[in-house]
Amino acid sequence: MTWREELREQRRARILDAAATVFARRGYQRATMKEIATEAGIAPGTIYLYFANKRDLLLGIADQLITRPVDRQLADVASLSAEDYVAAILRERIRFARQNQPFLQALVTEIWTDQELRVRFFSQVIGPLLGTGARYLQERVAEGKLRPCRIEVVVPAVAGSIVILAAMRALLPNGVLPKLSDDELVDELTRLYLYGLSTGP
Amino acid sequence: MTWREELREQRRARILDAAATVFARRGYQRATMKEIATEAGIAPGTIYLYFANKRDLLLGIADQLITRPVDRQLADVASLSAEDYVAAILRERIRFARQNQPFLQALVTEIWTDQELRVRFFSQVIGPLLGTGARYLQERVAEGKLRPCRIEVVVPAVAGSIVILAAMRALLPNGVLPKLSDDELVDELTRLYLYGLSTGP
Amino acid sequence: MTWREELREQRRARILDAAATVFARRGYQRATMKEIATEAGIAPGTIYLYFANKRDLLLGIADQLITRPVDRQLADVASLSAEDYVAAILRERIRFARQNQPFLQALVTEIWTDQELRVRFFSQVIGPLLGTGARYLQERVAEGKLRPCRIEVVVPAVAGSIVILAAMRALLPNGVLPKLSDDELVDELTRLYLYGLSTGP
Amino acid sequence: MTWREELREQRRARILDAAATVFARRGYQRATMKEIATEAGIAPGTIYLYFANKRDLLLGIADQLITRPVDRQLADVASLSAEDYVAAILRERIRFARQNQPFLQALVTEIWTDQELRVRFFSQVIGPLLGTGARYLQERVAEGKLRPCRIEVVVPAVAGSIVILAAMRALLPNGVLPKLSDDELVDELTRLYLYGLSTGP
DNA sequence: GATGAATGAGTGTTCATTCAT
DNA sequence: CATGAATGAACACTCATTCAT
Repeated sequence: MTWREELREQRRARILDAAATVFARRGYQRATMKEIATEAGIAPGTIYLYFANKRDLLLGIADQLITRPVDRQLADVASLSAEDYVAAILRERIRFARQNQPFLQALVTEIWTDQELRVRFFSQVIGPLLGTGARYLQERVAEGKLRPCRIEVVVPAVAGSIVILAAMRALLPNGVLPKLSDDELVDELTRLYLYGLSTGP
Repeated sequence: MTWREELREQRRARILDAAATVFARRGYQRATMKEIATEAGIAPGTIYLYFANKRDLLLGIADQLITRPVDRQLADVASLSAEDYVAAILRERIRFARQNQPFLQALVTEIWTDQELRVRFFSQVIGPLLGTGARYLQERVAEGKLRPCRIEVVVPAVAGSIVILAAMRALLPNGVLPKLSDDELVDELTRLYLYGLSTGP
Repeated sequence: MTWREELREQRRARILDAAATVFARRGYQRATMKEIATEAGIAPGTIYLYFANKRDLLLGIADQLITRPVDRQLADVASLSAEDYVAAILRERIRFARQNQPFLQALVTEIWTDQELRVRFFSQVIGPLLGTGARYLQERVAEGKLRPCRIEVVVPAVAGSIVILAAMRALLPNGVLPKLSDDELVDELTRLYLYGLSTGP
Repeated sequence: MTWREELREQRRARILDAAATVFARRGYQRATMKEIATEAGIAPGTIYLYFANKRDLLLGIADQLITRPVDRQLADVASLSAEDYVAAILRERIRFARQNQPFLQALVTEIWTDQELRVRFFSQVIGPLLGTGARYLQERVAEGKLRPCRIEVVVPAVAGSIVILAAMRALLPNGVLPKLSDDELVDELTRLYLYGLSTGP
């Protein structure tokens, strides 16, 4: 990449960060291009040198979230015990949610009303996430390490748990929720999803 | 309540229904007072005789969602087996989500950015829902019917599963998700949350 | 027409007049909706209750110019002498140009670049004007009162004379052009187009 | 002129040509400096090394149109017959319109609203054109070759014919107007303006 | 001299809200 | 009480112009 292209890419990323921050703060509709520009430290018109329009910013944020590195990382843990394995998945998901929090929150207000954004988000983020989950679950079941189950229910259920727990942490004022370390959270969920709530065998 | 007040209350409810429908369809920001008025079969100006402004409609929708009937219903099932009991909770939550779908979807876009709305929603809807869940879980654990666990993790996790599954059903185009009856869904979740995914005892 | 519709029609006409005035003064592109609103004595937003957008104002002005009454008026003069007849045509054209001067001038800046406006203008204004001219010329030639000629050249030529003379009067600062009454102008043009410039028979 | 100045003059002319082309295509207001720069094969900023601003380009185009060569050419035909003489004038005007079509069309949208441009255009283009026409007409009348007439009416009338015929050719889609060679056009106009439309002597 | 990225003032349009009828 | 025409503040986007490289 030439020096010129690199600078351009940096500027673009900077604008995208600013947009995610403002979208997360105000929601997509209430966010103004002026506020995004201020957040990025540039003039409003400059944004349009990098993005066609406001909505293109939103789609750019969605594109940023492509979940490639997940598969590679999880591949390393294929030989772990069931406990460690489920815990690894959960930990990875929590990390992803935390790292991309402003980007995810920037999208969430428009996901419900914007068809194209929803399709992109599902095909680029949710789909791959559920996909890897489903694939590994299937393999473990085939190996006999986990019991047979309806994957199309279990995988979204597990994912949903994390999403809601992450959302509650992000949205609720501090102190409402009891503080819990990530490890404790992961432990508890691992136990829940491996052994359930029934009283022993 | 006088005859006058009753009529007024009916009109108010009618407007609130219309607002929920339009908010669910377009999202709060894109919804126009004109469209809401048309949906309610009245003139735009009339809305302001019942609500102070657009946002007041949203808060009114949140107030509408108070989760009263839940407790009563669940009280009747206190003597059931663990399976039937968990299934009953899940079934009740699904019913609630389906019945109030436009109201819930109307709120969802603004929950993330509107502090007051969020507080109202959590204190009136989410809080009570989690509260009843927590209370019953606690009682069952005390009775020895379920194992001890971190309630503040388990209850949101279960609730989150349902929310995400409901959201996916509502948002994704038909055919993407395998069709599943409510009973099958409830069965699978009951099994998951009672016995987990591990292979046998 | 009901009282409501009449009021609406009046308002619409008032806005159209204001738009024509401002377009004539500034040209279509430089004219702002705010200035048009001020000229009409209303708020900017009100314009949009009567016209979809700025361009719709321009098309509305073009529609205003439909040249229906011309035929009827000229029909009365079918029995006149050649002199009186040509003079009548010329006088009618000058009257039309003068009466609709702001409307015509409002259109002229955009005619050159706006395909649809051009088509409307030609089919509704220029076409009919040239059409009646051509028809009467043809009849007079058939009657032997005027000599055979290429109508598609002569009619636009005559029309063009009037347009340019009207434009020069409208655009040039007073005093540059020698003052000339309409009658003198019509006399001179009649002589020109009936007998030409050659020195007698 | 030094080598430096010559190069600069060439560059200036190149920009002026590009500007005329783009102004003719889009109209002055819709034309962007970027498009003009692209048309000229340079960067937008470079234009400002040769012209103070966008409007200066327009004035530059008007200045380009000075009608010098006309007089010289017509001087050679002073001894022709009336027919040939009028035909020569007409032919020269048509040639001028055709040769400078983009330049003329570039000016036309702004002539109506820009006082200074209008003055320049009239003093440098229209004025001289009408002036030569008037002078020669006067001389011919003095010689007794043409009849006495109001020159301030006849000359603009003749000029207007050509302008309108040229504009109709330029603006209307092909096929609407019957095709006519320049010679046929000139013949017909010559006949019209020398002998008029009346039947016989 | 030439470049083209950055600027920011300016505009068409929307829509929540008001108020005369 | 109900209406809906009128309002005008707010905002996305454009583009002439500047200036650091």
